[in-house]
Amino acid sequence: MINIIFCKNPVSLRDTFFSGQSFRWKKHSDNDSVFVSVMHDTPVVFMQRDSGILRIDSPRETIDGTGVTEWVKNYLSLDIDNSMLFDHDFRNRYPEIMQLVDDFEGLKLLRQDPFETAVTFMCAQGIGMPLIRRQVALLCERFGRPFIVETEGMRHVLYSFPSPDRLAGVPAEALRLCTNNNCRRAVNIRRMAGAVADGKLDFRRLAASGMQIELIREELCRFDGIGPKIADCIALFGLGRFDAFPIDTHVRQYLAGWFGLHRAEMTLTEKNYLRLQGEVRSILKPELAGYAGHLLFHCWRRKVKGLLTA
DNA sequence: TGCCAGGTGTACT
DNA sequence: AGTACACATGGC
Repeated sequence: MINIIFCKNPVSLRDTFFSGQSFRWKKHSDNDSVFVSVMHDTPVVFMQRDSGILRIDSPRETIDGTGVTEWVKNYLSLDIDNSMLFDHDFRNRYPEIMQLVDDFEGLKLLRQDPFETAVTFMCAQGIGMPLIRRQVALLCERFGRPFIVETEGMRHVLYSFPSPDRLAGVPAEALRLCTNNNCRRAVNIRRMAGAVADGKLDFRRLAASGMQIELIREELCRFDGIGPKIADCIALFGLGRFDAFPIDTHVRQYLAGWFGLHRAEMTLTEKNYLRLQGEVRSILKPELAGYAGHLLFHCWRRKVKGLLTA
């Protein structure tokens, strides 16, 4: 089953997946334009003909109950045009930043699965991207379902992301082998997964339109291992809340370095974190602050820090 | 060697 | 309300 999508605006799979969105896609051989994964128990191959044409190869006609084409459009947030992220004011005030950001016209922020997003960012506390990527890969290999993905004469063995009830049933001692040997993290993930499996944590309800971002954060932060930053990451990447603005160590750096926000250099207590978000809302469009922030995040890492490891 | 990496919870003043 | 520290390990 092959679908061709003509994109109105440029899309760069390489930049998008490099930026850590998602941790679940693998490069096909050394080809930068072909990526493979298993999404919602469906093997999927992305091929990029050019920045405006995507070919999607999937053995099934639907992913997650929706048509493949519709799913991809939503997943890649093709409804968001990167040129609308920064207003006239911002462009005038920070022309040198815009010059850097314009190179990432095709970088997309993915609308990912909320449970997968939650687990992934619970694995992302104070450690580097390679270690996060390894944890996610181990979780999938040990507790996901295997799939063979064949494309262009190559075979990949890929794994689905484990379901909530599967992870909830894994003893913490076994789970910690996948969570960087961190026992507390394993326990926290297990508990959160159990709540999702029991319906006590309902991501669909949190994703409903009209939910206040403060309420989403409050519900997520009830779980050990989820603080304001991770809650905002779940909202941004997993619930499609592009107004959510997670502040991590990289974001702090560019808020200080590019925008001169002194508060970004202070210790981030919860109060300080919220205040800093308030200051950001006066610089970036509030309804797309998180999306714009993701571009700045990627840009800062790539162009200023020179980081090449995703 | 020492510091930094997509933080959070707890135990102190 | 603010600060210090443990958690764990790899990369540079």
